[in-house]
Amino acid sequence: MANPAQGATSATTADAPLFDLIELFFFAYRDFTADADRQLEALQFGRAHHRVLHFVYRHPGLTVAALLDILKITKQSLNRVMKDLTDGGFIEVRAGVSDRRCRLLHATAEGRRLALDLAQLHSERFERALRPLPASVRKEAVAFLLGMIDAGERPRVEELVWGAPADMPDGLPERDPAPRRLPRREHAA
Amino acid sequence: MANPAQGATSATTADAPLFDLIELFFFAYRDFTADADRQLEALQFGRAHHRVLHFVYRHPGLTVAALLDILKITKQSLNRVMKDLTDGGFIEVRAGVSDRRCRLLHATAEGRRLALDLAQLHSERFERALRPLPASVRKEAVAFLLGMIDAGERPRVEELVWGAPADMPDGLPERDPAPRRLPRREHAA
DNA sequence: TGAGATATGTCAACGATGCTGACGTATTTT
DNA sequence: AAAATACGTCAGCATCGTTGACATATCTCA
Repeated sequence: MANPAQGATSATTADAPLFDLIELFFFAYRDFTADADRQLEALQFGRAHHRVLHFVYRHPGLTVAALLDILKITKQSLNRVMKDLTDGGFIEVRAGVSDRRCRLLHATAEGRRLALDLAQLHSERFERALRPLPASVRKEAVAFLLGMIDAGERPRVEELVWGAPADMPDGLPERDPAPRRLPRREHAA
Repeated sequence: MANPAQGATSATTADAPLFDLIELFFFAYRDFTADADRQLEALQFGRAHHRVLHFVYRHPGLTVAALLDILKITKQSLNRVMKDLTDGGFIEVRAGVSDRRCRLLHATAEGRRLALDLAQLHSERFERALRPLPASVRKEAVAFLLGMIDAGERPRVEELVWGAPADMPDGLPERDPAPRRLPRREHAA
């Protein structure tokens, strides 16, 4: 009886912590992020750069406020990495059309290449994980991960992931996309 | 062609990045860790403290070297948080028996209470995520997460999670062999 | 038109948690 | 006795999060 979780309370296994899931989630996420980290290192970028580039890539024309809301960081934190990304030619900032105060963020061709590269690295890990499992597990993994997200956040995430398709004009004229209806924040947070 | 992953080449969806899994994994892990973060904040502890306490709790008698190997951090990083945990009375350090150079780490009663508390917080999130899904998904989630871990690391993780309670060089069960504190030296901060 | 809200940028400082390098100390092994 | 091992510690650095204060451009509304 080496498990310290037992013995503290009545020894029913009903409330025994799910140590396996807890620990596997930790190790899985660590290895998952390590893939991109290695690639980013060469560019002197960190994980924060990757997150910014990824969501800008996925949602061309994203505003700064919307991006902050996705990442849940402060504008000061964002600006530090955003400067690297714009200086490096990975992200381009355009003035808003209907509201010129807004900066509309776009990944450049180079930015799109990098973002796609990293996304494929991550995808390969998912594919390797899912390959030996029944095909149904892919959908179940999606449902499981979605369930792990705060219930209040779920609708927002669902729209981010499936609702706002990244219709990026890879070779199309670079026009200002119609104003995205991502978070239309009414009151300050 | 709305999907940026499809370039000018074959329009099969075979190599389209798994954006949904990538993003859900990111958001799920963020919310997962936030649970414990809130609780830890009151104690002025961070995520790093939690990780150390957790694995010491799970593997009583763990040595410093073994813990470093689990967490894959340096001893300097570890020591910073370890000091907080020992000073706070959450972790106890005993001298090795067969090899007195080794420090055997143990969670104190208070440390065990905290570790268990946090593990249950995390478990509740897993349970909420799994409750609406078929019971089989729990096993599939384990398989999926295990598959996400570097193949080379997998045996090690499996043993950590399900295997021997601790790889104690001294090979002793977790009896309390009289809290032999180490010969402390010089200054006590 | 002018006041105020809003979107963003920026400077400065701090905190948590990784890292490397160098060195000290206790203990075991050879 | 020398070398290897396990661990601790000091000093400094990097990333990336935070708060607070303030500047600037632009939009909205009375």
